[in-house]
Amino acid sequence: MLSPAIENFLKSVYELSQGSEKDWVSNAELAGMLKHSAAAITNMAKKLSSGKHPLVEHKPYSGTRLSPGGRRVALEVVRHHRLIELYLCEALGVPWDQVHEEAERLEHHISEDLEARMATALGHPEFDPHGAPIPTMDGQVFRRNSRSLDEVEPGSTVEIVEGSDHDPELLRYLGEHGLYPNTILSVVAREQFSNDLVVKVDQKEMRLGENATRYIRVA
Amino acid sequence: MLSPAIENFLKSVYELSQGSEKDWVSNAELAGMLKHSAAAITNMAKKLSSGKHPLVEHKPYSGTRLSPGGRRVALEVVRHHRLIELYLCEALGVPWDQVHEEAERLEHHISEDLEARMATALGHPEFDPHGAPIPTMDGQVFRRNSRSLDEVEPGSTVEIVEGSDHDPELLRYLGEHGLYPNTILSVVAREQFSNDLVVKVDQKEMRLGENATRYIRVA
DNA sequence: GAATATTTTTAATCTTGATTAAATATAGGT
DNA sequence: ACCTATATTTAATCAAGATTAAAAATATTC
Repeated sequence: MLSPAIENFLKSVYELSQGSEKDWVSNAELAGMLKHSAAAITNMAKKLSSGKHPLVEHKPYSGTRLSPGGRRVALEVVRHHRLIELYLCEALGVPWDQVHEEAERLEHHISEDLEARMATALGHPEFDPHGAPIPTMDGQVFRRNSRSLDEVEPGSTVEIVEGSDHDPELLRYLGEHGLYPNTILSVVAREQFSNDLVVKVDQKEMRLGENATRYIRVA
Repeated sequence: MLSPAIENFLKSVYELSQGSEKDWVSNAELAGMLKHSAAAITNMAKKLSSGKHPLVEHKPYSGTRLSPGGRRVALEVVRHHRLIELYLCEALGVPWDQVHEEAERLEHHISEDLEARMATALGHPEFDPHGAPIPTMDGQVFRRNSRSLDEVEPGSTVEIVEGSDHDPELLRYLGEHGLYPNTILSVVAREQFSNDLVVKVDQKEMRLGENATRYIRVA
């Protein structure tokens, strides 16, 4: 069994490489995401890139990327995380701004059997409560193409695909305004100097700051 | 937050002191239950008995017992464990011989909020799938008085109160024979030399070895 | 392209929670 | 009461996963 420290490392490499469409991830990015020192990242990268079945490749001073085996592990952890998030929402009514933190711990401790039972109970869902795709057991990820809401030109009508799950504050705000995945939204105008967006959801107009629009992905 | 190592230590002190009706627990008993060396037990006992709010008392060469604070923590962990066991059985259909192992890991990682939601979903249950009482949030434990099935005299009719959850093998065996908590059972005879018991459950007679009867508690 | 700034790695160290082996205390039997 | 067996503690050590500070490599800027 791999330790939580290792699973988190691999998950971070995966998530950061997703964000930027490049598979090499810098030391600094990993240190930032994992909230560890840069030295800790180097240590872990060296450790995981050596041995019989390396989980990552590590080019010194250049970066880290997942090996096929490391990707498998990362997707398993992400699958756990997102299934747990959805399960907590659906089955136990945990507010969607709290499920991330809970899943962050539990993802390392559920068995494959329990994972399978949750997936069955939920009807083998494809997306978590924030709209992120749940990887399948054989490692497929159905990613919908989307762009950030802050780059949408006024006049367009779009559908919310996904909201970042890392900031509970933001999630509470989105929830209060009905900004869930699959919600239809039209961009009315962009404010002159602030980058704020005026949007219309379900007949109601509201103004969203850049801190919100940057973390909402739409299609 | 207390580490899993500490939580497990306190839980073991609690469980061993329950078993023997004495609150002092020996080093060897703890080493056996936690599957650690005796030295590891001494270290942990010393660590937890020092500091501002000690969780245990430790009398060198004599034993360890819980402080009121340590008892609170132990009961919290036991509550988590038993609620999780029941939740997995009831809500997700995990076989009762597998829930212990799963709960053993998850008990250290659920929030108080999630604990409360599980308790609500289950209707604030009093007993886990093996018949063990689930401590209340304020630390009360409803213990039913019971004795081991292997000390019951032939001719008696008794009710199963609890089965040990530590051996999946035994639990599977009990499940196959319908020997669940609350089941009524009559002891027909005791075999001459083996200590095996002939019992009748739901019209069917069966013979139970000492390895089973010793771990079944009845009233 | 040299000087400086930034990033990464190395080296030494820390903490937690374990181990084994040796020393010491307690308990039992005659 | 003494000798022995058993249990416990001490001491030294280990491994994992972190840290800080210094050294080294890479990037940036003029």
